[in-house]
Amino acid sequence: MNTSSPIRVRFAPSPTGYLHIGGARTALYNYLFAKINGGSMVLRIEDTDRKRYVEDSEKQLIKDLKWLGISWDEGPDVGGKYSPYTQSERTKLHRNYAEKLVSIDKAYYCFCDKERLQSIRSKHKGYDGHCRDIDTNKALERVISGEEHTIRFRSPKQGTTTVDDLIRKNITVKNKQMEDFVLFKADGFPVYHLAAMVDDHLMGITHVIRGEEWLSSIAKHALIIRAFGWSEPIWCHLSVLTQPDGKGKMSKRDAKTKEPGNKHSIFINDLNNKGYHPEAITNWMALMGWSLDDKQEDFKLVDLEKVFNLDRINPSPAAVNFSKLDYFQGKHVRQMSNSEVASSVQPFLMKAGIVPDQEMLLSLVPLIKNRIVTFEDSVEWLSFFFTKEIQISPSEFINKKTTKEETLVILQKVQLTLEQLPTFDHEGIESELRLLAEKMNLKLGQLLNPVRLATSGQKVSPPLFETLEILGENLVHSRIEKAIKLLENI
RNA sequence: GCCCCCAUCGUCUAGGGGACCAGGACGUGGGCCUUUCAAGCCCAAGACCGGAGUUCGAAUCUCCGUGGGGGCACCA
Repeated sequence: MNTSSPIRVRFAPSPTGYLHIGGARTALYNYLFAKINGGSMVLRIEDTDRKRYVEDSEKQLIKDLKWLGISWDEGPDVGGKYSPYTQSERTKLHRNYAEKLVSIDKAYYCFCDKERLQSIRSKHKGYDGHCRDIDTNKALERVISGEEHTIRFRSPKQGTTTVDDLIRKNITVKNKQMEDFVLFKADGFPVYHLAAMVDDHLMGITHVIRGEEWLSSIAKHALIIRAFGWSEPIWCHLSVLTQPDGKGKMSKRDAKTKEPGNKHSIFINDLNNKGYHPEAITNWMALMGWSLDDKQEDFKLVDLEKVFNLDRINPSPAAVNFSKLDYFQGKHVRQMSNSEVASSVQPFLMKAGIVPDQEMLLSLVPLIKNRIVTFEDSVEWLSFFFTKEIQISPSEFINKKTTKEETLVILQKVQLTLEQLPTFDHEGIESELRLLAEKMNLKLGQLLNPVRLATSGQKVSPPLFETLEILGENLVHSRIEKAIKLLENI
């Protein structure tokens, strides 16, 4: 390829489903490579398979990529000088190029129907070459007369084809392995192999960074390019992402097995809906198959744009590790400002039917900031602040360490202490309750646990003194009162 | 079955012939801190797939096994 030309890469998904971490990571690497080299990124939609087309997937795909922070310079939504970027709008071009291959004898028309292909499949490894030697003029006549046909590539029957991959060095395939594969389908659409190569060439793509699933057809692609006499792009095949246990390709089925409470999913949109931050996801994805060194693991997208490098991509498959996503997510939340967290958390509270007061929410954020992983987690930490009635089962107050009577005494004394406070703030609450625990000869925890339960309805809550202050004098009093009555009536 | 790719702690990885009785991160176990839960800090356990070469010397290079993965469509 011509190294003096500006770097151009492309992300070319097919709209057959929603964006998952495999595709997103490929898009990310393309994006980063373009960025660091001052090159251009192209988004091309490869929709030549009409059967698997999913209506809203293109729209969703664009939305998901943008949410992640990945942008492109040319694409169906923004246009560009190599327009159109939707492959189905380029079929005429593809047809012309396929016919050009026929005219130089690198391809031929094939009239075999599905039934015949089906019947030879068991006997032959691939296509048996039935139409390979039909006289060109006769074939053309049949095509003109409207006979249904495909166009097949005339693969060399001997020798080898060697292709250079940036991270895997030379890959050599025996040509006799390659059947005369279809370039152009009978339905009037090109096959990926043809369409992608033609478009890559026409769009001036210099580096093809794509998934390992394409590695096995790389020789076909090289052969097509060489048949046209074009220069090859630099190939870079990324390894597949495997299931968390390392067994088998990560698949959509894994996403379906997710239980209701499971926040993990391979789909970007799900991760968004569950309250993950895009920066945590890009950091996580970048490290699946790439690393800078043995020192730095925390990367914002802008950092990656400065240090990403194709040479440091690891060719071996990577298992998806969701606990590391959670780690990056938690870390990211802690780095955010309180107001940023507040506004990130807000939509999830709203979804749970909570309309928080802004000032109150802002004061709650520091209490949960290092306790939540996803933004959605905030709901279970905070809902008791906003619901009027909390449900408590009296049995929860009694445990091995504390009897019903002891609990009652604690609650009553705490109630009394709080009533006498000059101002209901956490400093005052803390010093008085610490004093009370000392006087009652109790550990702080023993004193506080029943209060926590009575006021939050939960055994686990944000730090209690601050919680009580924000809950407010009235609510605290009434909840403790209610708990006392509950206990008395057992 | 055929073709192709890959191989370091459970997982992601550093490593490019001596700097490696193999370093970091997540996770796990333990401890500290502590009002619960977290966060934070500290400590620990934990890997070069096997066998032949090459070499004074191999996690690193070569070959053969083995294991894992991907692909074999008028899908992408």
